[in-house]
Amino acid sequence: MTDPGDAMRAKRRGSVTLKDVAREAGVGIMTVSRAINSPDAVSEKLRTRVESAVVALGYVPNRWAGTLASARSRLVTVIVPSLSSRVFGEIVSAADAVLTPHGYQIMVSNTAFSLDDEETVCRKVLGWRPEGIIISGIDHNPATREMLMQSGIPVVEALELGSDPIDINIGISHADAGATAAEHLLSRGRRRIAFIGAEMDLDFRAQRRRAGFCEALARHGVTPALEIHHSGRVGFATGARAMEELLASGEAVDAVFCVNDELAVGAVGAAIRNGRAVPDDLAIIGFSDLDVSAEIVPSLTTIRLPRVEMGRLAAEAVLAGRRETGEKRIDVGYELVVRESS
Amino acid sequence: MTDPGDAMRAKRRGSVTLKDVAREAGVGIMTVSRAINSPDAVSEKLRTRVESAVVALGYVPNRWAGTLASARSRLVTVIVPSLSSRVFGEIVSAADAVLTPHGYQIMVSNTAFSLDDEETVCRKVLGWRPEGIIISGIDHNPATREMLMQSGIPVVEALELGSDPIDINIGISHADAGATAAEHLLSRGRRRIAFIGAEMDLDFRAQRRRAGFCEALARHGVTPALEIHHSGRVGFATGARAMEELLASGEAVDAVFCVNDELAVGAVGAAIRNGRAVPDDLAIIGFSDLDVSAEIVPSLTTIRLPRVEMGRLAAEAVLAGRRETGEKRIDVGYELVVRESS
DNA sequence: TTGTACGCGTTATCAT
DNA sequence: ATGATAACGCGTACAA
Repeated sequence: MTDPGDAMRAKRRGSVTLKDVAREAGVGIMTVSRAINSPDAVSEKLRTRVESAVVALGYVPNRWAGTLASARSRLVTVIVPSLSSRVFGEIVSAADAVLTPHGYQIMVSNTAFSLDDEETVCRKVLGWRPEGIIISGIDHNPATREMLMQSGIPVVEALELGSDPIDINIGISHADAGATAAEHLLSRGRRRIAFIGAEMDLDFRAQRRRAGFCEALARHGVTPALEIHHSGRVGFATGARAMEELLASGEAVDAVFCVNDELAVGAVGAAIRNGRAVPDDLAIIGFSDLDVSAEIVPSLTTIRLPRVEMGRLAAEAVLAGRRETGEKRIDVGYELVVRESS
Repeated sequence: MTDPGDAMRAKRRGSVTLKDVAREAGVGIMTVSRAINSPDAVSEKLRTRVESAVVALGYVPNRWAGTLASARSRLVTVIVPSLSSRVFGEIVSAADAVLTPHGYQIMVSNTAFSLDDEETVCRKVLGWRPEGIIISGIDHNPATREMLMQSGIPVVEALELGSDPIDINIGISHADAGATAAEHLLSRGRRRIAFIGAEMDLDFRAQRRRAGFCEALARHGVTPALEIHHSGRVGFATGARAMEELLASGEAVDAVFCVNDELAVGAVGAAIRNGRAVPDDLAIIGFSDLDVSAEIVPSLTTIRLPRVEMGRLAAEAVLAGRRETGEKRIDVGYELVVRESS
């Protein structure tokens, strides 16, 4: 009475298939498929019959089968250094807002700021046959670059502009941003300028901000009065600890460039706590412009990285699709946001 | 000479398949499959032959085909209200740290704090046939609940404890947390206590914190001196605006419960800016304990939500797998963290 | 408008 | 240890 196929399927998975819906509705499986994917191509009557069968059985189309058959995954992967950071969260969120309405699903993977992990992650991710890849930064292992180039899908390197993009490149010059920070502090009449960073060996963009900062100082005949490369993980607390270290050093310092806003916000707190007047005794500037940076007291001078715009543009570039299309390099620019801390 | 299948495949996708590798290595496809998935079951010699063919061709296994054939997706989906918030980012990150080593991939979807979007997202997500679902909160549309119950996979409702979990439930009582906030302020001798919230209509957990807060006050014969339900989106800036509104109201207030830390941090900033002494004039308490909360001046008293632990436990519950196993409800507890702002 | 047959790339099963 | 073959559930192409 029951055919063996049914039994086996039931064993493998409780899942309702197209065939089940077709039988329930008394139609062929293609009618069901069409009623779902292109409703207009099906007669009113059958469509409603199918729809009620779908509801009755609680049918949910199997994307694995669908993708395999159609060779369209409707998947875009985003590779970021960290899942918990708000900076990357905002980029992913902005990309998602663009892609979801087009029926795409985003899959996020993280590299923990490691090039080797990035390579591993890339290889795994390509197994999902995404229709586009958004990846952070321009520094990759040769094997990673190779894989990405061979993949044949749109690849967007985001966050930083490089000279030799794999495909599409959207970002800013971090060296310039560092230089802008230096010039701002100099323009405020500061000359005893320090640098605070953390995890500098892993974060290439931070390295370039620092380099640009140092070079700009040098052009004005200034050398960093002190550099704190803290061993802690990037975060507010580490910024505070780094500032404490700086103050304890006894070095005469009248300004600090913190390589990102997490460190800078922590540093402002620690400076205030230790009786320094910010900016009078000590000017502080960060990088990225977190939401919180504008609300602390004193509010933080920083350099705004247009994260939402980058996420949006990256997603649109993926949608625009094939490699030959449109601009290969988009400089989204950054903006010096002068607030109370400098 | 070339069979038509090859041409068609090439047209569909530049992708290298198992068959290509098999031909290159001069073995059957099953040998390749085994060499990759269970290397020990293949002779040393063939394994190396296969491995070099894989590298030569740049073969990456197609997960869609693999999953379809094996009925194992190795996919866990996490459904959160927002992708950009650090709170949810940390939960996802913690879950990912547990699942990745086990070969699972996480797929994140967001509901924008809408129950209807949640239903849509759930339906879509089930099409991926994940092996587990981690979903935020305990409030769902009836249809969503039904879907999730029928799915047959482990479902973890995280963040809040409810009385009637779908499957596994990990979180805390938000009403209790709100009550704890109220009791803390009362214990500090405050009686003119205000409340600040935003997007309260969407965030059920926030609603319950407020309810618990009000009830606890009532038990002590106290009524909220003022409630600001700001119309802006939850964020630091909105907290600042809400505090400005509170101060402008002229209402005599000596303490404020902000329904989350974003609002609270913004509120502290605005209070200071407007010349209020925190906590002397005005005590402030938040909820969740963001990283930044400890570093602002004055540091924020808050209630710590163990996000990392929740993410980890949720992932482990999914791994533990089938529904009958283990505890159904885990109260991870919260912790009052008293700092300078109260 | 609706249905049939085949193929998508892999894994499971069973022979060898 | 290795290989041939049948699913897996759906979409494409074409026939009816």
